[in-house]
Amino acid sequence: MDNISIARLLDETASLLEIDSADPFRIRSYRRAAEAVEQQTTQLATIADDPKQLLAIAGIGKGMLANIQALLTTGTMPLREELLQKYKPTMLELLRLPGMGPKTVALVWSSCQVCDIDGLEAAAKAGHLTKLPRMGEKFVTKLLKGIEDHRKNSSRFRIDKAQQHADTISDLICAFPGIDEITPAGSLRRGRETVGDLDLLVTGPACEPDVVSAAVEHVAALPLIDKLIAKGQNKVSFTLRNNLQVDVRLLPRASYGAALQYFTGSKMHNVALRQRAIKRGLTLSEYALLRLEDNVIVAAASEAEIYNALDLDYIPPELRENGGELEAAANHTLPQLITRADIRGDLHMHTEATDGRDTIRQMAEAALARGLSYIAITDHSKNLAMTNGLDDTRALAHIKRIREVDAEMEGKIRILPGIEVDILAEGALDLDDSTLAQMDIVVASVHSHFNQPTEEMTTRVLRALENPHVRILGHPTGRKVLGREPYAINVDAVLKQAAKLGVAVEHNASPARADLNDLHLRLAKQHGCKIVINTDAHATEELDQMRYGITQLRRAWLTPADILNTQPTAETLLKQLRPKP
DNA sequence: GCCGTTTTCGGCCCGACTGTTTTCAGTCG
Repeated sequence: MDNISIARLLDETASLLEIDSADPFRIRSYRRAAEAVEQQTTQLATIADDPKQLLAIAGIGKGMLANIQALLTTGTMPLREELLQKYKPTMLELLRLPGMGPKTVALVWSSCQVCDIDGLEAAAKAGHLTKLPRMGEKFVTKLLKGIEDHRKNSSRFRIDKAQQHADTISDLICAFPGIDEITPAGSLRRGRETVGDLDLLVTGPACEPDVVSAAVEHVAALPLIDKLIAKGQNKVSFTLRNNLQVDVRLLPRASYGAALQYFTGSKMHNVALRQRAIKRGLTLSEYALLRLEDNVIVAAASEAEIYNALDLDYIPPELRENGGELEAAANHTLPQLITRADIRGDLHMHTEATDGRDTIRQMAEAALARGLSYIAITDHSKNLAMTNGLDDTRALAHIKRIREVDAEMEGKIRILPGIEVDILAEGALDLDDSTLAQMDIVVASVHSHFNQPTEEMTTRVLRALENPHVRILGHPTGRKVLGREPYAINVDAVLKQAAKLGVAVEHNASPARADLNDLHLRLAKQHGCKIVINTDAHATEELDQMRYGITQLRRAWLTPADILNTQPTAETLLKQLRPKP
């Protein structure tokens, strides 16, 4: 059983305990343990017989240790089984409906024997629910609509799509006079790969309490609103046509920092932060950090003030997951996280020669405009026929052209000749070694034949790494992001082998093609892998997707020193890569 | 169920909103 499954079972147990009206603090312990397990880079299954290592994880104590060991050996645990005697697993689905919390789920179960969505819908339509306490017409109407929405669309949105919506809406809100600043908070600000909804925090003179109502009206009347959900004193909630929910909050400047801190989360980070505040005789809310004894404001206008008042260094949003960042901030040992400006080159991109849209020259100029010092052109090889992949003859002609354009750029930016070769069965590559020998950058990637067994795929990649011309492993995990089917591969083995052979592993910055997540990246660092970050751009504007990849590196606590293409020049970079044979 | 710079026992985060209420429980972020 892997960590994700353990975490899911612990979290489900927490939900079942809630339905069972158990001690809220016990419930929290299960949730906290689930989050902690999810954040581990080492698989718990591999350290199950060493209790010390498990107990060292914050949030895992004696009881949780026993639970985890039971899960690993039997696939379940006594408490979970006990609860499932009383309740049904489908009741967990009910908790996802708006307005349905643990108490209500327990109520409909005990009074109507309803345990799933279909049953709940039927009971609501038959009028059984209005007989229950605290349930009236309004509740039932909202519930039926909630069920409809849930069936239609219960998915999350990829970060780049959410960012685009955030940008569009921000521009529209900014048109109102007296708005200075709009910041997306929540998981978008923390850089999660997907977001459930959009939180936009707005401030400026127009947001002061005495005048804010006009700005609220402006927001509530935005043309792109599909359904207006709520309009309060300083908050507007609505959905877009694609069902993305947007919460806009208009806040006075004086408490903007507290609000930003609060609405950025994560929830667990905030809980831990408030516990810290209490220990210092303070209390933290979305309005301010206050002294408990006399309610005097200690900090509110900026996040930095708040963290500093709690004896912490400023914590970047990407680290706010309650994964050790508070301890590091207290000890002044937070890493100097990598920024976009640290990236000097991009070693994976395509041109019109295969499935890209723009020319070598256009890609180079676009990269130059974005401040890069070097790039590699790595078009596809022949096995990817659908991309018009290059055979040996065309590949050699292409790098000749790349060298010409490199000369035309007169040293303003270096363009390295490269190729993205396809890994075939048995780990063979689809171009001759003599061709690869001409390339500075050889990215070897698994593209097709995704449905092979894990062992076969892993063997393939491990063999391909042995080809001495391969300098970068592309798509190292083939991971699933919102719907794209992954290919199964033993990531741990592949990363270890890449580290041993000195092959760099690629973090694909594009959210659509992201292969490594923050946990994979931490694992790669642990194994001593060389790591590069590339956009895999198929058009000039896709070079901007570097920002999303950087966010993932930051979430993994990585610094410029952990990434190869922070090297200042193409020459120093090439020295860091596996030496050419 | 976890945890310890007041504690191995007694704590454990905060406020708004909603629908249904004559004072609040439950949900949500």
